[in-house]
Amino acid sequence: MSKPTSKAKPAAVAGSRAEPLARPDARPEPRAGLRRQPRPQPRPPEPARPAAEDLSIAGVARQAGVSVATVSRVLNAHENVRPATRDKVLAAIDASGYRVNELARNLRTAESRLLLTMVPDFGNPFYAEIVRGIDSVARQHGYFMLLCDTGADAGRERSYFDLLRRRRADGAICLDPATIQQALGEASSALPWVACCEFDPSMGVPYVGIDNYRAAGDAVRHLLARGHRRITLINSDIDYLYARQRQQGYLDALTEAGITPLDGWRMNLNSLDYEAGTSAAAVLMQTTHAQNAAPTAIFAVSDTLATGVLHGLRSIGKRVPDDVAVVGFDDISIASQVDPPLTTIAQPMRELGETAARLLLQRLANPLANVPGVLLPHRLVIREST
Amino acid sequence: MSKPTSKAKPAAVAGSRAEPLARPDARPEPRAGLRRQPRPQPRPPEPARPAAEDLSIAGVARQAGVSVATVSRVLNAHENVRPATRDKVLAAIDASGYRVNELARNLRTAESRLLLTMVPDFGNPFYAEIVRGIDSVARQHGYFMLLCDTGADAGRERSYFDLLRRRRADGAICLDPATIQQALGEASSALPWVACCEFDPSMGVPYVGIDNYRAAGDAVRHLLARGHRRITLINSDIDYLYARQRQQGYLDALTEAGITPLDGWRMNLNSLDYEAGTSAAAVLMQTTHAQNAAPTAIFAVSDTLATGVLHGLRSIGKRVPDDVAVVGFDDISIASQVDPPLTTIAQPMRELGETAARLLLQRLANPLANVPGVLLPHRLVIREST
DNA sequence: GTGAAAGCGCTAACAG
DNA sequence: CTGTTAGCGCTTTCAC
Repeated sequence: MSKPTSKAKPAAVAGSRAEPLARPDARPEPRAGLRRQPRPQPRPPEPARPAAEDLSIAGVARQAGVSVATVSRVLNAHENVRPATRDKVLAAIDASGYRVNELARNLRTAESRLLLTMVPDFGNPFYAEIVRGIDSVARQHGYFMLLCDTGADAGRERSYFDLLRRRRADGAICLDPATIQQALGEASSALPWVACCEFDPSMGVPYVGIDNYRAAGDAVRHLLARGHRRITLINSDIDYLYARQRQQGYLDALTEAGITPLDGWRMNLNSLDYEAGTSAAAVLMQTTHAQNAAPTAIFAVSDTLATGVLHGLRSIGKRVPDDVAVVGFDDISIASQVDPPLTTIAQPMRELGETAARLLLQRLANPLANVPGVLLPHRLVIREST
Repeated sequence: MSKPTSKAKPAAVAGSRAEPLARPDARPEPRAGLRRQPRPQPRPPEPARPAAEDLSIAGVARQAGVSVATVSRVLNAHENVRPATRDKVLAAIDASGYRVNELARNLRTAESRLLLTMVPDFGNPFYAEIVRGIDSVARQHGYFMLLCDTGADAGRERSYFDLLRRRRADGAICLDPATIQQALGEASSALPWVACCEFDPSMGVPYVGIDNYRAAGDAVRHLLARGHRRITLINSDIDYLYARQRQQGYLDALTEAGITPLDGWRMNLNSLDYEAGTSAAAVLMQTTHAQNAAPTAIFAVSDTLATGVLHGLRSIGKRVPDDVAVVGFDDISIASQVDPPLTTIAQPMRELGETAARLLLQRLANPLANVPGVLLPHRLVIREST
């Protein structure tokens, strides 16, 4: 390998400045045996039957007794090929087990046919379902998905984003926090990408999401209707647009009901893990609520959190919904399985992903088209936790 | 677009025979504006300052007053470049915002630096965690991950697998059922791929997994030790190697304890979803167990199933562990959150993925090296469901 | 230490 | 309808 010092700069150039993510080792040894000698070989006396493996379009052409152009035409289903010729070519392909080298094809056509998907955490079932939606639409259109877990880290995100500039991906879908996207957006709003779930409408980037403000309001109003007055909010990191919007929806719904939301009713977590919910619940309930009594309802901005809350409540002996009501968000599949089944705001996860992919594809097809922002409907699902 | 009929055959050739997966539309319109005129242009009078965007190595070379070879050397951290020259090049790169075109690089070096990961269902948290392990190792080595959800479908699997032959991926990690792998293995044991979790030791393909037979035995013996005699098994589709191995482990453990396992104690499900577990539990408990009483313990081969079982039991008024004990498998994060927290067999998911990636990388580096099969340790985690 | 030039395998003018 | 040929942008001999 090369000396570490000598590669520091070039690595940065390649897009990973201050980021050991991409190609940390300058160029790991190329696979041997796949390389050919590049020198002035005046075409070696061709063997009667080529190696079958690692065959090129030229080999097929030779075997079929046609030109490479014709083989290419057959490969790409161009019309202007006489059936007889086509069959000859097809036969040669079948016989040789030839497969098109997409590396070459991609260079020639200047597209990778890869869609980059950046998620903050694909361990979270919420994202998993969205990713599925993306994948299905992408595949339907002949694209594959490059999935990257950014851990909601701006550095990693930036580094992955650079894959677009390096032409490794034709477009990107970003599910990372809006704050992170903004840093990116300024530098590269010209690049073909779309935002999913998290977005800044003013950024000029196509996006799809839901109306988080109204959704949170709906959740709170449901609790209000059930007679709750001391409603707490377990929120995620405020970096997320949805966190800010849901917080506002929560606050406004309370205020409109004539309730003055106390600061102590809100918590911000930097994780959506079950455990985070568990400990948050404990904290929330154990806090001596000064002159106020403990909350009678908890609104958590994610079902994973809410599931953790259920667990936490249980372990300190609180019954749901009798002692405390709980509302979640997302309606991931576990929501209906926990005890008690969770009342939650359902997001159309699959559609969110599908729409994001579609917007991106649209943008790729027509880079100049104006970019819609689309909001999909949410839905309050009432189960037994309230 | 071209006529559908004329592309049927070629599409098959490209690797998707009878499979509408890859490139369904023959060749969607290439992105306009990225192509250049290929004709006899005797080099157009070069502009003082190139378009900044869409710049090639030649442009950088010109701006820096060096040859493309030198730029390439700098890009790849080769030693033989005088510092002064290097700086000139770096400056030109910085100024132009140049990014290497990896499409070209990949063709030249004959590698895609992509690792294909095929999972039966990435909505399952178990796979999600493994995928994470793969991703992290891959990235550490300068590879990215192409994630494909096969839905445990042989056709899709085959079609994805063909990406290797088309050079879109350098290697693959397969988590699909062993039966599916076998169909594949015969045709392509020469291709660089490894098996994870599911494998056939006799196939000559590197693999990583756990000792499912012993693990299942451990689970059953734990139940036995708690005094249970009527222990049922909720298993997945028997296509899966692990399903067969765990079943055998279950049967043998019972037999060794002097118990004759009844056929009615076993169920095979074709889904690992929570709901599948829920309904299985109901069926299992409601079945009039002829001369026998209902089971006192349930061993489910996945935590998702077990979680569903808990839910199902609850809904028919059975208490866990008092009426029925439940053991799961995997130890995904939800396992400790449900009520009661699940006793389960922990699999080292992250390590499973990391090891798979490492084996693959190893195989890529040295295609001839002998291929180890590695079994990682499992662990019985006792919680409150037993 | 640097440059010239030959391709990697494919697609798409263009010419017949 | 088919063939010839010029690149896509890069890496890598080989020569200086």
